[in-house]
Amino acid sequence: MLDSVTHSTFLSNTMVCDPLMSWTELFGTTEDVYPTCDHQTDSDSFWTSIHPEYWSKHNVCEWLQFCCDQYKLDANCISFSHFNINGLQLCNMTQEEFLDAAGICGEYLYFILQNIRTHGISFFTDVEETKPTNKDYLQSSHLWEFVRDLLLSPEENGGILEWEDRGQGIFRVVKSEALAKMWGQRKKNDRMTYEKLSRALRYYYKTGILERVDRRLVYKFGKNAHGWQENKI
DNA sequence: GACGATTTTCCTGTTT
DNA sequence: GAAACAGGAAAATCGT
Repeated sequence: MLDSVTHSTFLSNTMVCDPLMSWTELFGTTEDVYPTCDHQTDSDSFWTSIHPEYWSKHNVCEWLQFCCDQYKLDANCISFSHFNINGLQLCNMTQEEFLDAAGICGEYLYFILQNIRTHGISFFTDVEETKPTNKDYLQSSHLWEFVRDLLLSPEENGGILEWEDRGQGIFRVVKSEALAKMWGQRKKNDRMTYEKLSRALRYYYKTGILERVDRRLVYKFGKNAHGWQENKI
């Protein structure tokens, strides 16, 4: 049964739907047909109580809409026709397919989805208080904390960042523009570029948050950065 | 409103 | 030549 939900199923949806169709054009108003929950107030209990694989088509779309609302993402960048699929199909999407479908919001949404899938938590779930959490990832106000928290979620960060030497706090920016886009989404600034982001990172050399590493796209946490050490988080 | 910290924007020059 | 780095300068933003 699971085999029936395949890559081709996902692609077939893209062929029968206009990629630019809006949410309501494609799905109508969910309130009309489907019982709804108050995702704004009961978001966590709903989205984490049911594994994404068991979401209905409308759950998938409600989740997308909810994320757009919650994180102030631009829903116009999402091709909702590509998401006329159920949860199992959603989970079977490759990262590439997901990013194609979700546009510039893709990295961010993929990160959230992987969190729910693998940990059963969403960004709005309180988890262990002693280590940086996905909640912190959303709420940390500083760039270096944003970078740190992305690094602490290696399975979900979409390969944007990776450790070169975890013990030394050395990491590499793998997808520079994707990182900039993600930071831009976070700051609601669609003009963010890696050039600007890297300038902000270089200011951290002065304050000891980062230390210079003479290699391209490689940075190192400095003595004044905290929370990145494996045994101290 | 002033102030400081942080980030953004723009820039020129250098390095890889 | 392109991408990334380095860092000055000024402006913007935000919290206090």
